[in-house]
Amino acid sequence: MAEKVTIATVARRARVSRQTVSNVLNAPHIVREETRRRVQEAIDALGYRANQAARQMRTGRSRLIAVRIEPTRDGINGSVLDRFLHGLTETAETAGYRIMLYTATDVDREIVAYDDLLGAYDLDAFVLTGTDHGDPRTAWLAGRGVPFVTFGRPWDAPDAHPWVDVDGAAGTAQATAYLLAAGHRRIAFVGWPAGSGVGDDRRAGWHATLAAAGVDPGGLDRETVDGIAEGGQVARDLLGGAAPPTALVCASDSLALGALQAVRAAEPAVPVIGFDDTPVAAAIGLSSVSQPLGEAAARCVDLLTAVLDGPHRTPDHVLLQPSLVLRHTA
Amino acid sequence: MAEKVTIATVARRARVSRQTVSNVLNAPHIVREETRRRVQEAIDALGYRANQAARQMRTGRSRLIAVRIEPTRDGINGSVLDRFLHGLTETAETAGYRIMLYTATDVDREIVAYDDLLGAYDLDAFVLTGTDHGDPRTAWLAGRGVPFVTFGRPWDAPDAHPWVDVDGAAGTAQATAYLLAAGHRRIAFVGWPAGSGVGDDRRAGWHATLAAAGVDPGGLDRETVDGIAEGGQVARDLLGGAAPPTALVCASDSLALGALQAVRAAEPAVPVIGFDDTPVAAAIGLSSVSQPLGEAAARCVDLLTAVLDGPHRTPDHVLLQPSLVLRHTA
DNA sequence: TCCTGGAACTTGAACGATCAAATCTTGCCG
DNA sequence: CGGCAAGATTTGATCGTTCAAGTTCCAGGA
Repeated sequence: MAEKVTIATVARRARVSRQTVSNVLNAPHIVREETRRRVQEAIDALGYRANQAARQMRTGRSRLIAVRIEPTRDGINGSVLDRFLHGLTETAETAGYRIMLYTATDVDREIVAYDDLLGAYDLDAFVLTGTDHGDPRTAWLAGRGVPFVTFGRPWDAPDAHPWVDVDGAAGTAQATAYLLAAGHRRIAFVGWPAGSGVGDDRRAGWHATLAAAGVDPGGLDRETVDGIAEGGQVARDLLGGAAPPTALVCASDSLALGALQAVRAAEPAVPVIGFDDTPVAAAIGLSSVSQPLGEAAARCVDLLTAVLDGPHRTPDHVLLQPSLVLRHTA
Repeated sequence: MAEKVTIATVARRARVSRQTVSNVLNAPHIVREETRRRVQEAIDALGYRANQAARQMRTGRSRLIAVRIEPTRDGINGSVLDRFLHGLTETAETAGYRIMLYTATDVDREIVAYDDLLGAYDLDAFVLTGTDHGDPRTAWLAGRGVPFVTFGRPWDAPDAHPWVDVDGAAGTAQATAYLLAAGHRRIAFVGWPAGSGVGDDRRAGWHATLAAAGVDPGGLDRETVDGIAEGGQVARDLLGGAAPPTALVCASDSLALGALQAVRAAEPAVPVIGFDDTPVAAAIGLSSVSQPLGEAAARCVDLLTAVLDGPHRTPDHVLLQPSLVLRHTA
């Protein structure tokens, strides 16, 4: 078993003091070039790696970022988190941070979890996903001065804290515009009940695009909770109405999948476009609006490191554009 | 901002020494009951939480478990990791451990990552997923004496290290038995090329069940790399053959999905059963063999804590039974 | 009475890094 | 050639915990 190699081991070998080795690592510019090289050689030769625990004890910084991993709800939309997490881990690594996971079943327990994590591990920051109106978590974190970024806009106050989000309205707008260009005029929207930030945003893109084209969306806007069965129900209802739509834009792949089953028999074909570009969409050939999750994750890390490594900045934010992935269904 | 509350703060308040507080936390049995209660009250009142970094520096143990998060390959099978990760995080939390993520693009880089993680964070253990024949990672870890569990059997040496796995053969056996009971005799297997442990195992369950029922599997065993298109190709080939199968058992949901599209027009209907019970299967009503991922994750943590907290044990292992989830396609 | 032994608790040292302040070098100017 | 500031390096203290080696107290036996 190899001896434990500490900063003192390196110092002895390079014939300098501990502090100089520390400086080579943390403030290379104050070390003379020749010394720096000598120390670096010793570090490489010994395979030295700074012990995070010791560093953390002195600096109070852990280089750890916490992310909540949610139970796979629907199954379909769960995979979004999966890709986001991978992106986060990858970008964080290159920035010298690591991702730690935690779970929480509800918001209150999540705040308890923050307390635990901060107390025990001195976490540097949190990444929150899926924020909604009046989220108590952001208030708690902000109140404690804990750095965090949300993936998802703070729907109440745009500048409350750093965030990264994907422009959902632009996504549904793209989908709607595509259908308009294909000659459709009666384009329905199968969305979630009004009140959720994300859902309202996606609806707005559809609505605004129709309005801009001078098309009347009257009677083609539907609300239902997320789910395959629900999507099918709403689609059947629309198609059986007095003036049925000739195309459908949906707020999620779950809804789109249900809708797809409902329109299958329709003639001429009724195009359906989903949202999130989940594996299910890819598998069955459903056209869908794709979120740049890897990019979003990278931006989250960027914003955090800016706050952590740099001086205090004003809250910054990033709004990314989604892209329409066309497959068989549109 | 609240003052930092350390073990010394608690000690002062409870009028005992630091060490006694430490003992209350780590070895309660050597502390007098009345003292223990007094200290516990101080801990609760102050909201004290042991600083992991300091503890780790002294004990060399971090209470951190590392798991690799893979890039979402196929998209379909990726969601398996998602559910497994959630289970791991949850069980680990209750056992007082946390999950840390890392990425690696190939095996060599993964071993470099081990080195980094062990050097910098003193990781207590690793959970590896998807091991295969002659996996160099397990050899490296075992050689260093680093505790680890694999989710997936070591196909070469059954007792090389602790592992948890799901009995794939039992899964395909269940699927095959179900189809036999439904009256089918020509049941084909759409599997992966021979050589992979997991793939061979799943094939074996199908083969053994047919053999036990005195049914000849001749000409109904197919091999192809994983993928939707590949599954469709193989299914079309089978159905167009001289003595076409009346039912299909597949090694994955990806293959099953492709097969499903190929058999759609067939009359009478050809049942298709997939493997992994991914969200895609649930979404489109594909019958599939479901792995108890939460249970598997919990067992992984169990095995690790047994190694970490207890004395050295002989490598232990757990083989879990999957279950057949019947939907529309069978 | 004195000693022994064990239970209950306390004290100093150490883990490995960084901070802050002290010390040694060097170069430059008057 | 002295003085002095800036640059380079070293030294001692410290973060919060646990280990190892004390100390105190008290019961029980000879």
